[in-house]
Amino acid sequence: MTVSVDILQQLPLLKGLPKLTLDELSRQGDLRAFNKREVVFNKGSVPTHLMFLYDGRLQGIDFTVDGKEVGCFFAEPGDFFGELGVMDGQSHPETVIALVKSTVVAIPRASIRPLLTAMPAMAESLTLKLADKLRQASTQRRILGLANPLQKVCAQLWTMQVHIPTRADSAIIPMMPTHQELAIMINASRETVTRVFQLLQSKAVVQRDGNDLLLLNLQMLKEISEGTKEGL
Amino acid sequence: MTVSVDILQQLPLLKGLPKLTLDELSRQGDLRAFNKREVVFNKGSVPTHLMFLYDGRLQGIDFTVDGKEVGCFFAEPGDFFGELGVMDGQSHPETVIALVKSTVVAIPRASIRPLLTAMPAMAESLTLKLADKLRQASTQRRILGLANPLQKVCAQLWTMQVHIPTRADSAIIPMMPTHQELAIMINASRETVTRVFQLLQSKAVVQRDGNDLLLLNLQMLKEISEGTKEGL
DNA sequence: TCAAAGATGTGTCCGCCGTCACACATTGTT
DNA sequence: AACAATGTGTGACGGCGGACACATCTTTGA
Repeated sequence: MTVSVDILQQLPLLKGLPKLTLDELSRQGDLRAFNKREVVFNKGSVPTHLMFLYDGRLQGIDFTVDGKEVGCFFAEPGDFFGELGVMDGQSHPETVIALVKSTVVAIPRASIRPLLTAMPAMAESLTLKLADKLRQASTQRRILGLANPLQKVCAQLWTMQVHIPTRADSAIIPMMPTHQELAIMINASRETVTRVFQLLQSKAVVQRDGNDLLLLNLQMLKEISEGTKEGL
Repeated sequence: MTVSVDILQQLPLLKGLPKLTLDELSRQGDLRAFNKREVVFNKGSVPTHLMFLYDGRLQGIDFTVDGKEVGCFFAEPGDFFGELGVMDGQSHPETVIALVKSTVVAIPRASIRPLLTAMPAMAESLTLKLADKLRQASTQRRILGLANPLQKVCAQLWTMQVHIPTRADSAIIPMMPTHQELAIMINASRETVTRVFQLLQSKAVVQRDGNDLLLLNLQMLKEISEGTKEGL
């Protein structure tokens, strides 16, 4: 039922808080472990905690009534969610699922609220994060609007890249999601994603490396996602 | 170069501000008129003002590099935009266009920032609005993920309805956007939207009324958007 | 009042991608 | 080692919606 202060300090949103506050949060928060494919949070209910992903990878999914699922976001360590419920007490619009074994830090709404009024810096920080989430939503929407799956996949990969210091024109995507999970994000079928990957691999744009995906040619990846580079 | 205090008081975000502050904002803000199809704000640049729609209707559009446009939101009177730039000084992700003759209240970033720190209530209010925008983004994303255009159109209409006190099962959409504008929002072609409307009118689900659209059968509208009601 | 621009209606055609079906590869589990 | 469970690769087919091409109908503006 407690989280170590050490862990709390690794979360960007809480980083700047004074030691005393962190001690307090450390007692009120808890650490939760989720297995692959386990539901972290269910769409529709009101979050009682602000939740931070500490380790692993999560996916936000919006299920429609007729069973279809639309991907919303991938969460990386340090990202948080449940903030909508904490802010306005309304329900959370999407279900969150663990893509891999993940650990989540949960801090009760009641512990967060007072901080926001007492510490303007934290309120500001939260607002900045919300602005960032709005930008991400905007990006994701643009991807959904792209014409063909090839563009969609490339645009999605582009948003997930992690830079490698050593090489300028390549990057990596750690803990690469499965084709199915990617397909949900870009609103395409699993088979289509597979076919796109076959193409990208044959052109040496990407390359699998165990659980990671190597992006060998960022330049081309970008051009494809933008609709330039028509020659496949 | 000034806006009447009266107008400022009609904007939800500024409603609660003290008279003195409003007087100040009244002097620093300005009122801008836009004609149909005129660009209110260009994607990519950093907004210098927080902008409120006072009258008319705006559409946020995200242009992709290859010329395609994806709709992001419709703005109603009272809505604001440019908040991302005001918050974090980064560029705005979408272009905003006036769908009809519109008037916009623009208040310089420099006048807004101090208010946010000085008046916690306003900061809180802004954060709530951001949370609301995140919800809207989530809704829009779900619409884009729907299977067929019929569902998409119905879901989109559902989000735009304005309730009529007198009748329970009907509603209205004032200043109905054109088929083309709707098509951009749901990522479909203009012709497809036209065909869907023909169908909906023949089933007496909707009906044109000058610039407005009457939603005659909310129940069915909802069922169609959810994928139930398969019998067309 | 008349023309021009804009919005809507409708038919035809073609290509893309979703669906289904199944093979194969890679795990981890007893 | 045998097996399930899960992820990936690939062909065939059919339908839906985008593109194009016009025909109205409506609004706007000189």
